[in-house]
Amino acid sequence: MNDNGNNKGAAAERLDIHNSEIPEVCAACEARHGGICAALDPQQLLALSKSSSRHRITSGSELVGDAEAVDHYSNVLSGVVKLTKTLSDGRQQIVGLQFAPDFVGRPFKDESALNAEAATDVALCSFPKAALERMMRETPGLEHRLLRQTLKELDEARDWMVTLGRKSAAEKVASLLLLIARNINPYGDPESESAEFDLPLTRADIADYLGLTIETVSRQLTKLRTEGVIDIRNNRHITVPDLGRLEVRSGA
Amino acid sequence: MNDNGNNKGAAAERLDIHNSEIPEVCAACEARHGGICAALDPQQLLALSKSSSRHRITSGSELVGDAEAVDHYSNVLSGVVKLTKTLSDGRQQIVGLQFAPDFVGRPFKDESALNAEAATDVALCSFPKAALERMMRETPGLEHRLLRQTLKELDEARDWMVTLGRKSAAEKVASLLLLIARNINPYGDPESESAEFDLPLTRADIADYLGLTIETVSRQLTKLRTEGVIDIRNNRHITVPDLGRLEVRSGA
DNA sequence: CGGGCCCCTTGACTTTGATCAACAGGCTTT
DNA sequence: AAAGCCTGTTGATCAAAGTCAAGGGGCCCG
Repeated sequence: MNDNGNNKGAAAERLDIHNSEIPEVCAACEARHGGICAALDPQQLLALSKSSSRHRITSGSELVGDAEAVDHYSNVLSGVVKLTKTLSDGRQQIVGLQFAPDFVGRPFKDESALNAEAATDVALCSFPKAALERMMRETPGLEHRLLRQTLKELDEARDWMVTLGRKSAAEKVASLLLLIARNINPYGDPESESAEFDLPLTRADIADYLGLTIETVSRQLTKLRTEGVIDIRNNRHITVPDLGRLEVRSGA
Repeated sequence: MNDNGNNKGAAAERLDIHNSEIPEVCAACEARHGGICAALDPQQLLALSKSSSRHRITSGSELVGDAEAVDHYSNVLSGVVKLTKTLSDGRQQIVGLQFAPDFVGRPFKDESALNAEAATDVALCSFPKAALERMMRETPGLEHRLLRQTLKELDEARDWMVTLGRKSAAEKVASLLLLIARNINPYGDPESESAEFDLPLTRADIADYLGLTIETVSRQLTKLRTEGVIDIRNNRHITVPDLGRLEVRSGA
């Protein structure tokens, strides 16, 4: 996360926070300064906001189907989106989780190579593929933003490859809890010793993200609970009194 | 690989193949039209080539160390570079293979989060980080190229996550052979039914890429050989008479 | 209220791949 | 040529995770 070269730009971009030309929908937007929108000037933001639409999607519904034509991109405003791939015989793997204010969509490709599905209830800000791509041609800064987000996702994917390829089931489960603790509350204190959150994933989702079965996930969660590393309430609500202890379990 | 929006640009870029202003070293370069160089005009190519240097690196030597300051980027001209990550207790995972004319380096970060090592003897064209980043600010097309390459790598990483998380040892080995068959000979006929190549990886490397042990890799290769799906000579030279049959074994 | 779903947990048993160990072939070094 | 090393193969055994099966608790809906 030591992503340099960003600081100079960030200061300049943030100046326009008081600029009255900013579209009303964007002014209050959580993703305004985090997603790709931060690269746009007020005028462009206005243009994009005109063709954008906000909507809420309920848990389990599909944003983009595999091998489906993609005609729009979205920013995640709240909730969690899971990106999945499925083998022909039905085996499934989650290949990424998108938290606010991440971007969902694969530029320069007409059809998706994966499935994007709401893991929780999700709020989105969507805009047509064509509008964004036109703006990308006009605004190098936008492509720059997208490159940074893509590089970040690539770093995350590669980190996860280590988890999938080389960690034990116990370490995988601990790694996932740590990942969620660090991402689910975007404005939480990253230095905090403890964490508390609702799991955005079912046991089946967790299994699909970790390359395990639901039974193994369940057993490992139970083990972490009985050993006092985490507390679980109502199957979904997790308390981590000591993130350091969880990190040790994650095998990092 | 249905990567649209590229065709129009590619035709224009290729016009300058007869342009005499192209630096001599670039004119004969294999990566000239495949790597990021394709986005540069002759003048920029000349500027970059002045600070670039070509060298050969022997198998096993390190290009970039983990947590090491990165001061240059490279294009792979020939050979295979493996990108690895290592857990604190020594467990290792290969998170990517770079074939010619891929790019090695992580823009916008001062230090590498992974280790880049020559899997075979490798020829590189390297240039200072600063030179490329300056050029990126001046040339949006360069950032565009880099975005495409990064998106491609992200797609590949996610495909591999499915292999690591959900495939059996037998399917993993078949998947790797298929991957190499498709990448090692960049100008080979992608539609060909058969393939023949030297494995660029040792059994230990293969194990690290697949999240297996060398014994399991060896057993699965033996099984593929006894079943006639592949032929192996001198441990390294592989013949695949029917790629379709191998693909079936890969679980795709 | 009762029935039927989900979602999750737990237990008993099986399978896959890891571990431990021995050895063969090719190379270099002496 | 012998010794040593590296890479890879093969066999025997073991452990981790998968599979199969049963059941509990919450929730919706008739």
